[in-house]
Amino acid sequence: MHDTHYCLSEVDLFRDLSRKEMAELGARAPLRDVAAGQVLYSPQRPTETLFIIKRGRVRLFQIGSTGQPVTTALLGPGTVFGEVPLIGIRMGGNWAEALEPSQLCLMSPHDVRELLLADPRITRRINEHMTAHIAELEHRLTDMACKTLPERLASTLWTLTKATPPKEASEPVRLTHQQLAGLVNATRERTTTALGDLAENGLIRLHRGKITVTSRERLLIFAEGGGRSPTDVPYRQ
Amino acid sequence: MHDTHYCLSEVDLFRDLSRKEMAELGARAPLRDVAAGQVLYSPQRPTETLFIIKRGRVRLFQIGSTGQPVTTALLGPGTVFGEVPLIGIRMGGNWAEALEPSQLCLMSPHDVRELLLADPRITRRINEHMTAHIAELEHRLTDMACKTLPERLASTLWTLTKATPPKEASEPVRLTHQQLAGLVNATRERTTTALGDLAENGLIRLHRGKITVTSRERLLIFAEGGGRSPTDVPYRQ
DNA sequence: ACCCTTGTGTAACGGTGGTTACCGAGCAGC
DNA sequence: GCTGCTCGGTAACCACCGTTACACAAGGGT
Repeated sequence: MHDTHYCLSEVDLFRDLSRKEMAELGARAPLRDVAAGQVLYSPQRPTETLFIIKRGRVRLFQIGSTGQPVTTALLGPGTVFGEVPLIGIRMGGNWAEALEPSQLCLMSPHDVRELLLADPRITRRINEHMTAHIAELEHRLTDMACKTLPERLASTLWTLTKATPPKEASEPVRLTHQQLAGLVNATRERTTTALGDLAENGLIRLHRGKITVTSRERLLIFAEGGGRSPTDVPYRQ
Repeated sequence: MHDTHYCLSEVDLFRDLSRKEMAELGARAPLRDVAAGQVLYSPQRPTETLFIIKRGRVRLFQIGSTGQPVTTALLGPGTVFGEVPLIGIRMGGNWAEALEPSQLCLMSPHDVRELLLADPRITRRINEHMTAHIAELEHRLTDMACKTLPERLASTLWTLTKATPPKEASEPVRLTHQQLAGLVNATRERTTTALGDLAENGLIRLHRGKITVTSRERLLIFAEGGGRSPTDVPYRQ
């Protein structure tokens, strides 16, 4: 049952469509496999394509003025991204890179225009999509501004395990320290030591190339400032 | 000519409306003056209101898990914000605070539903609005991640003077170091010394309670990493 | 079994920025 | 004028994190 139809049916954006409409859409959208680390979109060679993630994880990032990449979003199955200004979905200078071997649906701007633009059900979903994106960005921003690296790491690991509900409880996260460092905007070295700390406290276990989360709850508690001086400053007095 | 009608006509969101439609809208939206520092919205006591900035500047911020406020957006005249889930405009846990004495239009959720929701011209503008917001957040994020404090300061001062085109070239920025520190997520002390550096280089001039920008171009150059070691790392090699 | 690449662990050094603690300078009200 | 407040300036101290530089371990390919 791994056809494009199935791909689309998992996507929030198309939730309101009937089976027939979805099939029509699916017929036009080729499925593509990509390897881990592959760059899917770059501002250097912008393509007006809508990407729909069927399997795997994609990282959006920007290149700061110093040349340093900064992660702006972490996308999982069922989400869409791409440069299609017509429907308000924009990359805005971001790069896109597959974190794992992934599978995506591609949709041409012509089909987008034809099939999506006029449909109010879709535009409504696009709105929700953007709202969620804004919330995530704000979360990332506050994390960057006032969490320590171990806390950001815990937070990221938590979200990385969150959106994999299907099989057993906790599939290990298949990322190298280098890649994780990119996600939390830190160096590989500090990431390694911070992961070591988390492992010492029994929150995770480390293997080569993958990380097993042993306690998601404690991870979350730690991410929210679980071990800290009780300096609660409510805001202005 | 300072009636509500004029207020609405400056707002991007309503750009497509006819004069008559705008008048109808204006009749329902009371105008309100607020003092500098006043909190307009807090997640503690959420109100379903749409705010439209006529004059002044508003800062959106969140309270991190440490109790520390983090600026997520800086809004000027003509922009809208508020908690109106129906049209996809959400505060998402943000607080809103007036930076200067400001003037805003308020609109009730009922009127929003009645007058805005069904209009495709408006929903399209809302989309654009959100897209711009996302772009700004990503910009803030990369700034936070890979710019030094003086650079962030220069960047912020630049945007603060950008959107005041009307009168003479450069109206001074009327903010205390404390407030600026909030905008760039730093302490008052470091902000003071960083401002001192900028002043020494002749980019700005300092007075009590206000800052005059003498060279916007040099400010921008500095903000983009104007003085730095030429370590251009293009990304991966 | 060998090498060689890739991923991981660790430590010293320096820079940036938060913390704390004062002090002086402008300004308002009396 | 004096008093008291807010705003601005400065410095010592320390935590966090990036940089550099190695050492080693785990696999993969031959």
